[in-house]
Amino acid sequence: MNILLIEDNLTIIKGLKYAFLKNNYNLVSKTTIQKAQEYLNQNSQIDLIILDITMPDGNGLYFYEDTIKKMNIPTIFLTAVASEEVIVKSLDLGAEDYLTKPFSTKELLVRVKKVLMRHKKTSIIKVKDISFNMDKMVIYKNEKKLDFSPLELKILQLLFFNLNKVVTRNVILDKIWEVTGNDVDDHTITVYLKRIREKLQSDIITTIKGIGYRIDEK
Amino acid sequence: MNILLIEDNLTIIKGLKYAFLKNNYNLVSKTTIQKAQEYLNQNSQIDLIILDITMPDGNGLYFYEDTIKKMNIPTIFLTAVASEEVIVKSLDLGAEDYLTKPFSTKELLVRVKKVLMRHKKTSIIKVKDISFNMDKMVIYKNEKKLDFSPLELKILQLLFFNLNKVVTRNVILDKIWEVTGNDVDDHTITVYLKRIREKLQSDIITTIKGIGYRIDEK
DNA sequence: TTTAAAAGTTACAAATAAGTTACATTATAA
DNA sequence: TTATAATGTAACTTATTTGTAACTTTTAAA
Repeated sequence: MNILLIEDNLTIIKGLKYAFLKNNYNLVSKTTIQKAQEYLNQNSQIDLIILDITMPDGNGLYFYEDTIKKMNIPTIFLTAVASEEVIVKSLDLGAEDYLTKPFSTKELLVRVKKVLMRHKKTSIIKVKDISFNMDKMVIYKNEKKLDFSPLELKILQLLFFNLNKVVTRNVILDKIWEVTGNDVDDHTITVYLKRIREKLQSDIITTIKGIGYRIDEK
Repeated sequence: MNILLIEDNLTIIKGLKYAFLKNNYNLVSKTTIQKAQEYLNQNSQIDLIILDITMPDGNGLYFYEDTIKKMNIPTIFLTAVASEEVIVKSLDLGAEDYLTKPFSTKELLVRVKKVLMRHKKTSIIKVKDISFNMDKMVIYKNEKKLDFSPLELKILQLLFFNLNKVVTRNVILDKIWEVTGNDVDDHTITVYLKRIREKLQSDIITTIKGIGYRIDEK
């Protein structure tokens, strides 16, 4: 389980690193919102965020609202801000839990465990700056929605479902055009890939000549 | 929504009764574990319990473990007991949340709402200016009731139950027209969506071309 | 290095899905 | 009964999507 701790207090970071390590969590900490933002852009598999509100370069609540919420990552607020208004607002916005400092590490751990249990399945696949929300059937580039045509989306879905695996041109022909009933030229795939890549503006799709295409994690 | 408050402090009872009533919850309070036990035996439809630990005739935590947990009713502990050990134990046992006294009523309310939502027991879903009361099966636009035909309502219900998720045209066909027994043209869905949108006068329904429709929160 | 095949581009006409409107049929209520 | 609403279909409109052809570039093997 990968947990991202966004927090600037070094004592807390040190304590939590130790406690989470002992509980077999992989805890990564970032001391500014900007660093957290960069980390989120590069890493797809983050299962939970522990977030402080008072950060040196901004307000964690706004960061949650603008970025984290859209990425759909469960978040526990851990902060000295104890105002009823902020607590209610955070929880209402979508925070999974809200703990005020000073806090008990054991309590945080058990609350983390509960949140992770509630969210055991994730429907979002992230590769580089592109994320694919399977529930919504929407693809985002840095939180910005991209538009695809039905068949483009189906091809992308196929590639995302087979992450790190080659999807052969034949499989694409079968799975996509078997449904439409159309008997389609092999070149059509090439054209679709061109269109998809153009819209993605991101080279996440690798061509394997003579075989097919593949999307790699990281 | 039926909530059972197990608590002996009359000031708290009075305050919560008022606050919960204002939020359209039906709050029943019992001042002893024995009375709570009797009430639970007689009433089936209890959606959530708010539980104090220090009760005149026993320990709420034991009561939770022995009775409530077995009945599978979501429970929020609300108690003066602030020991780390008890908090962790309660949450570990299965408590949905744990608040220590003194507490903020608004925070309790928002946590109650979250618990009910997790357990799909929330009866009112609000999206933009449209709210859907599942108990009453009524849809409001800014407190004003909108009228829908039976099938229109079923489609809307399907979309609201799958908030943030695409409902495919096939699923709509299956779930709506499988029941009526009618074998219906795919275009019929389109027409229904047009009618629903016209009545809503609010663009909460997103079309995902080639796939289906979706309602997003916020 | 040459070459042939595969994949990438570009542009365009045909096809289609969804939106829209109107209407006929079937229930339901007064 | 009549009147009212609900349902399903058909015909039409629209913008988008789709598939192909012709051409260019890249790749890998000879």
